[in-house]
Amino acid sequence: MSTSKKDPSPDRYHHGDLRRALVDEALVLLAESGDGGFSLRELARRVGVTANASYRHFANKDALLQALASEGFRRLSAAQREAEARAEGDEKLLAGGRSYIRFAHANPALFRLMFSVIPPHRREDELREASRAAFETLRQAVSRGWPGGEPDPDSVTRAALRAWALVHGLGQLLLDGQLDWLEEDPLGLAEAVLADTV
Amino acid sequence: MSTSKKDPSPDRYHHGDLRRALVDEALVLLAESGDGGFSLRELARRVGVTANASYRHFANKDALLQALASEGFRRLSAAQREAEARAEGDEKLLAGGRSYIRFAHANPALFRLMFSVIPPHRREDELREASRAAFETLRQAVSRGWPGGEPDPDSVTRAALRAWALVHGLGQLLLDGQLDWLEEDPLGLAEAVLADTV
DNA sequence: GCTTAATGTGTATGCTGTGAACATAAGATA
DNA sequence: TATCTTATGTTCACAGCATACACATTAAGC
Repeated sequence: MSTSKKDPSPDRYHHGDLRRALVDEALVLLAESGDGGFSLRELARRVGVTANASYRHFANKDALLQALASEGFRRLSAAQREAEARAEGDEKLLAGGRSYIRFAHANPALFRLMFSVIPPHRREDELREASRAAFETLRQAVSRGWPGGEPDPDSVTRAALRAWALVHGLGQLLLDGQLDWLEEDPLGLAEAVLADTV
Repeated sequence: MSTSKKDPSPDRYHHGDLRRALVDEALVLLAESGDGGFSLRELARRVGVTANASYRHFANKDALLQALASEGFRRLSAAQREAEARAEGDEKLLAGGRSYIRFAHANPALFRLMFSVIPPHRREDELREASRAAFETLRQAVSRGWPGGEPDPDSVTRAALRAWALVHGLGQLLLDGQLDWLEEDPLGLAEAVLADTV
């Protein structure tokens, strides 16, 4: 029973589910050390495994980062959908935008990894799909809030882009600490600017 | 005459103006290799000097990066002021925003260095002053375009922040390649969204 | 011309990502 | 149950990185 896959004893040669353990711990390490101080060796040390063990599960460091970024996009989309579901009518889009900014604020290194570290042209399938789905979430939110009549797809895309640029800019300024010297509560400031605009 | 400071012969022990040479070449190297592939050793190799020589002019890699970021903020401010000077009346603010986006597009690694690599709380004096001056440039542009009457300083700051978030978001999405799959001309798209909004 | 400070070099350390050969465990087949 | 195969970790090795320390060379001031 103690050899179940869910409960690996600490001193076995085979880990049990190293891939999952690597991803989980990597998210923690990333949050702690920022995307600069993140190293495969430190990750392996924490998981209690040799530096090269991860190469059985990820082709290289970049592949692991792609897995993390994919997970990030899934969580971001989920947070947006939940926020929109909780809000009423006209407030839905604003609530979605707020959740975007809060996600950036709560997961700075992951956010940077998702958008800046791996350029879209180097995204592999899983990440490509996860990021596409995230944009689709945004587009649908904009589409649902469209004032009267059947929206033209191009107009929706353009409006979604505008909304994205605003929340992305606020999120980026926030996590880069660019709002810290302006007010006591940078997150509140970012949300206030968002509310002003929408 | 050939020993003038402006014209160092190639085989001297003392370089002449290594600090300047390092900064100049670093901007080139940064543009070529992105802020990931940037190394002090490669820089030293290019300048034709030992890896450690740069430590006589910069305490460490970070100090060199701060000098680069400072230069970036000065260039960004200058570009904005020139763009605004060339435009007429109501077009001034839009022109300034456009120049911001173009700067990001033309100098992706430098832009990232300026805003994301060195968080504000770790900025040293030169960089702190350069970035402060850059925001002031933006604030003044917004203030000048204020519709009628004496503007309230807080309102100006808030509006400047909104404008900043928009152009910063567009610039960031642009240089991260997030707009590449939407249209043929990402820069044009970013500028169009900006023009729609302002 | 000698002293002193500024500036570049040489050598070394410990970190990183990653390739290649090997060891061990788990599962299938017989 | 005994053997073969495949998946998964380990060991050893290497090159590149930032950077500390001791040293060499040059320029500047007296």
